[in-house]
Amino acid sequence: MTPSPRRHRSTGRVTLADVARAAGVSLSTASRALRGERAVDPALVARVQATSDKLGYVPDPAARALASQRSDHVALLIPLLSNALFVDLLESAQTTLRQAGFQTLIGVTHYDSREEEQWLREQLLHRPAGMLVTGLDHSAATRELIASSGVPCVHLMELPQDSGQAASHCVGFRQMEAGAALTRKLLARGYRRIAFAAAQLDPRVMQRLQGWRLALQEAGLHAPTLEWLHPASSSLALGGVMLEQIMQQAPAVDAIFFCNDDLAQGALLAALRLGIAVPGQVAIAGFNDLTGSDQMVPPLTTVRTPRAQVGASAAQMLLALMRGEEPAQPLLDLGFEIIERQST
Amino acid sequence: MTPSPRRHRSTGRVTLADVARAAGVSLSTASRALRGERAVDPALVARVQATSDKLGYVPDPAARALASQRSDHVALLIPLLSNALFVDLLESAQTTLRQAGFQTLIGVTHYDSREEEQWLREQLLHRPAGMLVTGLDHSAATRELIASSGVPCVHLMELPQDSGQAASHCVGFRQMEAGAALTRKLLARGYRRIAFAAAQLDPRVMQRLQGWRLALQEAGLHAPTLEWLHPASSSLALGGVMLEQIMQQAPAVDAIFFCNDDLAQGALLAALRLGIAVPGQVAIAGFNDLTGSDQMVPPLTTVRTPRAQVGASAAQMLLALMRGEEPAQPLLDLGFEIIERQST
DNA sequence: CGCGACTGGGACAGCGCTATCCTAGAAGGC
DNA sequence: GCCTTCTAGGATAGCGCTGTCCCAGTCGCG
Repeated sequence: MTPSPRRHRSTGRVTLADVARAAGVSLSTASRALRGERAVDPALVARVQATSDKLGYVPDPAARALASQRSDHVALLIPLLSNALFVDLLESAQTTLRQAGFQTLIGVTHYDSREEEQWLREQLLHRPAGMLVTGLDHSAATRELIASSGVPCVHLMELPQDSGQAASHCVGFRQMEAGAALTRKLLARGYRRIAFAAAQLDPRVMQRLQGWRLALQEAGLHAPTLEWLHPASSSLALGGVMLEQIMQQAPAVDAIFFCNDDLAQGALLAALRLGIAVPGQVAIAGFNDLTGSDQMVPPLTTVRTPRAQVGASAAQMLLALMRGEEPAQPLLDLGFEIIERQST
Repeated sequence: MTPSPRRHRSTGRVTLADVARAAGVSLSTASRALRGERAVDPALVARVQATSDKLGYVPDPAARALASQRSDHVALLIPLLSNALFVDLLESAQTTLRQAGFQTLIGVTHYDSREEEQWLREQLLHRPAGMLVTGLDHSAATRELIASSGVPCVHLMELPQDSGQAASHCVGFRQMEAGAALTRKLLARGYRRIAFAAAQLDPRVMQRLQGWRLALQEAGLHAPTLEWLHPASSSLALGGVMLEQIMQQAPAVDAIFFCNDDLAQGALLAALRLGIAVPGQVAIAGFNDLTGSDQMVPPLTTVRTPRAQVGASAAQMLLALMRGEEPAQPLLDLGFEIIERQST
């Protein structure tokens, strides 16, 4: 029982060669049979499949990536995880991709274009089979990286506004229209001095701002002094601060459209603390319908955004692209829904 | 200008062979120089480095993984992303790992041991260099997978309670002590009928329950009827429901220790709606000190848990393990802090 | 000064798979 | 019926690295 010299390493793993040998076919045929590549005799396919199952064969992603120059990774870039919006997006996209056998590589960009670019570079090293990227606004370098990589890419949460943004594949909804629609609801309820309060100021927030402006201009009620834009990142605390500020400096305001639910929830809590009656003294509306918005006192009027569907549909679209197909609808608008509760 | 036959594929990528050739050394030397493996003449190292930088060489992760049977991936398993606790954990761990050149593979297990096992299998295919796993309670199959894989592993958020849980590397804090400490604070404030309200019922919640029991038993104030355990997952809404239920069925309760801030926040909001005075009629405390707990009305008394530090320290410990070192403190207790606010 | 231990560089065979080329046989066209 | 397509399987050369073996030169020590 002398141990064999075994000059080279060998893993316990069942390889494709093992399957081919056991099934009595060549390596090529085994590979083709399992991948459904080219035409293979159905009887052989069945035999190889059965052998593979019996031996418990699992392909090695690294070997596959090396040989085919294409991995089973999908890169996903999102701005934040502290916002439940993106968590929902991520979870639904990952679930869909995972079922199709893909591993998700998540990069959190913190709304920073340099970080986004850095992540992209790192992820492209892994030769991802596809990528999902939040938003349409990217640095020139990022756009160039995406384009020259040749990796299929779907953009999330936005749709191109004009022909300038030539993003070919998007899943989202019209942020501007959503902003306008909510504003019109407020107008219909009789509010006349509707402020817009925003933080973070990412492109999607700015589009909602545009929608709000549009609706107020239509009604002849727009005024620059109604815009309260704060560059810091959103938080409950900031929402409270902004409410206090607005009520102090512009007491005539009768409604505030906060650009997201975080701020709006913070404002509602601050209103309780400060003894500001909502909606009596001022109405408050948010955006996204995050968890908890229905639990507020009073419950928050907001816009429900289809983030889970965006994640799932975008993943579906990407899967089609990765198969080499062209999706039926390269620009998919999933709409939004206005949820009127007691805060307005 | 006849195109060369070029029978085989070739990527535009700069390979290690290119670097070696340009630097005038062998492939082996180039590889060793760049990785700092074995002893290499410092002058050569410098030359290879310079050449590598000049050519913009970047190692191919797939080739490296295939040859070395070890990738630059680190698997991270967490129960949920909808809980901000785990998001903080994830972000800090990922940041640390990324700086060291590792890619994080995130798996969300939804507190389901089958899902956890499934994720582990998928991630092990990628031959991760290390893994971070939430908690110490795992199915036998999962423990076996971890052990037999030989991949370094650090457990998060808990420390072994007894010698039965022979997890060798953990970063966390003593959940039971935290539960007991908060309960003792409530006792010190004069509360006598302190209920414990929990959902999700994961192992860490159960440890907090133990701590609460211990503290009440010490004071001779424990009663089984004070335990309100709900198997559903935590949410603001459920917190409200539980508050209502407790106040209705056990009006003598003068304080409620909710097992997490989600429930507690929901309870505070419900109290506002129902006209229950907090802390006048009943005191409310939570656990984790999530964002928003300080914004509640009244602000929530809770336990601040060091989740970001847990993520960072666990990543550091894992990095050491992956380098083949043994960490100074294989069981790292990062403690906790009780934050007393106006809800008690 | 002779011989073993050590040091640092090179050669080279894979890691497990895919893509390309090749070829025998079947099918089709005039 | 002969030659040309087409079809489906096999052979094989890598993909870009790393791990192992090997060897020349150097050093140390009795």
